[in-house]
Amino acid sequence: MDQNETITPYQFLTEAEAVDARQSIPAEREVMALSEFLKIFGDATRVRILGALRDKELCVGDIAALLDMTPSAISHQLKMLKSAKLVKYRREGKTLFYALADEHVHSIMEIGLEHVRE
Amino acid sequence: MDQNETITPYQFLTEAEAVDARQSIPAEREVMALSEFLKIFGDATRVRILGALRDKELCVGDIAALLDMTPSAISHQLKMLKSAKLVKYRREGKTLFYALADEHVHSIMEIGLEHVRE
DNA sequence: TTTATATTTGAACAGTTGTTCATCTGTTTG
DNA sequence: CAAACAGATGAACAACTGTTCAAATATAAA
Repeated sequence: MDQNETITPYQFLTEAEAVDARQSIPAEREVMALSEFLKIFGDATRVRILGALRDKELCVGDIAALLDMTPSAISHQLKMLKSAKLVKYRREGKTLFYALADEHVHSIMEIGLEHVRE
Repeated sequence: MDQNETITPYQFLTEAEAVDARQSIPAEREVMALSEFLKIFGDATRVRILGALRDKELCVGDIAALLDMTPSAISHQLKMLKSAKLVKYRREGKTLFYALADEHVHSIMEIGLEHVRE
């Protein structure tokens, strides 16, 4: 039998390297949460909404007018943005004002823009 | 006629504010490129692949073995990762070794993980 | 209370996505 | 050359996504 021959499911990785590679993959719970979170940025309408909210909180109707879409469509998207904690909101009478939730959103948009501009 | 009354499609925004808000939305070309780019991160399999490639280049077969998936499924995903420039590759004989393309990928994964861990 | 306004919600539908399976291309070895 | 292997590709199908439309809430004003 060959000196270094061991049966593994891998073509090039040793078992030790496979252990390392596996450890650099985030835990299953994190993989799911991360992909769900980043998925939110993967839609043109949501990117536009996030862009519009960059400097100023806005109500649903005004976002709809800015993007030339129906309040219903915007509301559906805000629901996703809200549940993924990309935006927060406050009520004033009949009106709900939405704003970016935190700096992570800004950072990801900025890095993403850098990438696509290169 | 009221002093400050002007007909606008907006509920709260003045025309000047609407101009500002519209300017903070990236240009249409960038919105599309950015959402297409970030969409790539929005899938658990692709997040796992990117995780596995964090420290070390890997061939298709070994990625498939690590994730317990078929080489075909991995190849389809690598095609997307490649065309969005998240990974690069080099050939060695029959084997193709894939690696992360640049630091943007790392950054977005890190910021995303920070976000979902909070 | 009735009416109007701002937003949300749920069902429905077309369009998109990820995996499988069979097949094909490219490379090395005999 | 043919056989074997690594990976890519295209069609197909179920599962998912975003928008529309109609209807429901919630708040404010009459």
